[in-house]
Amino acid sequence: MIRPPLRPDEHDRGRALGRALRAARGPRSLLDVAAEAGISPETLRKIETGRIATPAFFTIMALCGALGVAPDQLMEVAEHPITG
Amino acid sequence: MIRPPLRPDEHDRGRALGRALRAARGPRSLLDVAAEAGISPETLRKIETGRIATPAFFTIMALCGALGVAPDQLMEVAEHPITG
DNA sequence: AGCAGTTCCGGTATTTGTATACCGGTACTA
DNA sequence: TAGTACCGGTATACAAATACCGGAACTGCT
Repeated sequence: MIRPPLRPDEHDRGRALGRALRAARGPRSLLDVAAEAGISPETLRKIETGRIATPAFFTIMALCGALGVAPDQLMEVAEHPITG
Repeated sequence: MIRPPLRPDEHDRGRALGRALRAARGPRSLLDVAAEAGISPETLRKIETGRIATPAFFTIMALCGALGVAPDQLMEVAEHPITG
């Protein structure tokens, strides 16, 4: 097996990342944020719900720009999830 | 086409990202940095050479930690490549 | 109550790409 | 000659990004 599947903790990390992005979006529309970040709404929704556990670097950086969040903040939340 | 192939500018951006990471590594060994970041040497070499144009967010963040580079710096270099 | 609009969600399907490993080759160094 | 380090090519399981569908929940209007 060349590439092992994602471990449970990696899935947890992805869900924590998604929750942080969802919280940062606040009352704004998902459609609006996705358009500003230059990604599809479907992709943003999958990231927020944790169905994409290891998204691309430039995708998250674009969302950071659209949401006004620092990538280091996302890392802290993802590495230290308050809620499992 | 459900997912369109990467555009030429996205490949350029990936190569610029790779050059920035390669410059940040300096005289250190590729093996050493890859081990510290928790990724395989093959993957790091592919990222540095630009063969992986859109690497994963957590992969680059781990490299930022191992190299002492801020992700925003990488974005600036990637978005404004001095050398094409 | 009924209808339309918006927003979000889960499931499914598809193409492209990541992350990994192995091999041979090249260049430099002792 | 031997050792280290980088590179390109090939191969492969797994995942990203996109799109479409049906449905749920909430809102506003008639």
